[in-house]
Amino acid sequence: MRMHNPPHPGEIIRELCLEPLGISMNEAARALGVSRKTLSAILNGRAGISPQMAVRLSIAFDTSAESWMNQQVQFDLWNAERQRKQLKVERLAAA
Amino acid sequence: MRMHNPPHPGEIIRELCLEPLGISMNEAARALGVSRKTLSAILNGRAGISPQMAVRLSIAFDTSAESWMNQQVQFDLWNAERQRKQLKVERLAAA
DNA sequence: GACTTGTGTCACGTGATGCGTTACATTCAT
DNA sequence: ATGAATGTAACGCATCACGTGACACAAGTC
Repeated sequence: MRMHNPPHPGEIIRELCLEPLGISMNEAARALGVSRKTLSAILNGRAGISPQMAVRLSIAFDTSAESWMNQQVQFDLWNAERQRKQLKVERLAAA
Repeated sequence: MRMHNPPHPGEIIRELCLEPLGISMNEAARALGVSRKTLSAILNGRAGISPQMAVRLSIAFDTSAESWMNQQVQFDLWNAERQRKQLKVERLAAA
């Protein structure tokens, strides 16, 4: 399941929140209460959604903070899973 | 919803994974491939579950990495939500 | 041409976090 | 008393979220 690279949440913000409302990155950054650089890093996938940012997004876009965090988790886990075979972990519970 | 402080995931590891199987922290740390200190910090709530740790847990205990991450998200969000009123965020989408 | 706006990116700093090792303490069982 | 299990502290390293200030490049407007 989930074979494809999930998009980083920044893409979703841009495509589902900013573009439909015709809001510029600068406007959004000001409204969210973060610097333009911080939002730019998120939108371009160079930073993730922190819990605090999830709350900010939930206020600004009247959504749930959980949904933003879940998207970030999907992204993070997809990357972490790729190292699964490199991790030296022993089973403790029988399958 | 979710009025009560959610437990940090370390408690769940201890109560649902280590104690039922009678596994010591040292054994578990060795099996997980991390230092005793790292696992201690998690079990005592002084560190969170990283994506990599979620994958380690999923291997050792034959569970899903997602479930561990979700518990961590619940815990992180509960703390972040408490700052909601301190954040200066403007609405961009009408309610 | 000059001026503004939007965007990407650079450097640098701060504080938090995940992980490691080493070391010291306590508790408990043999 | 010896050793195992655990909690915790110091120190280091790398990464990350966030900030400021600055530079560059588009596109539009006066």
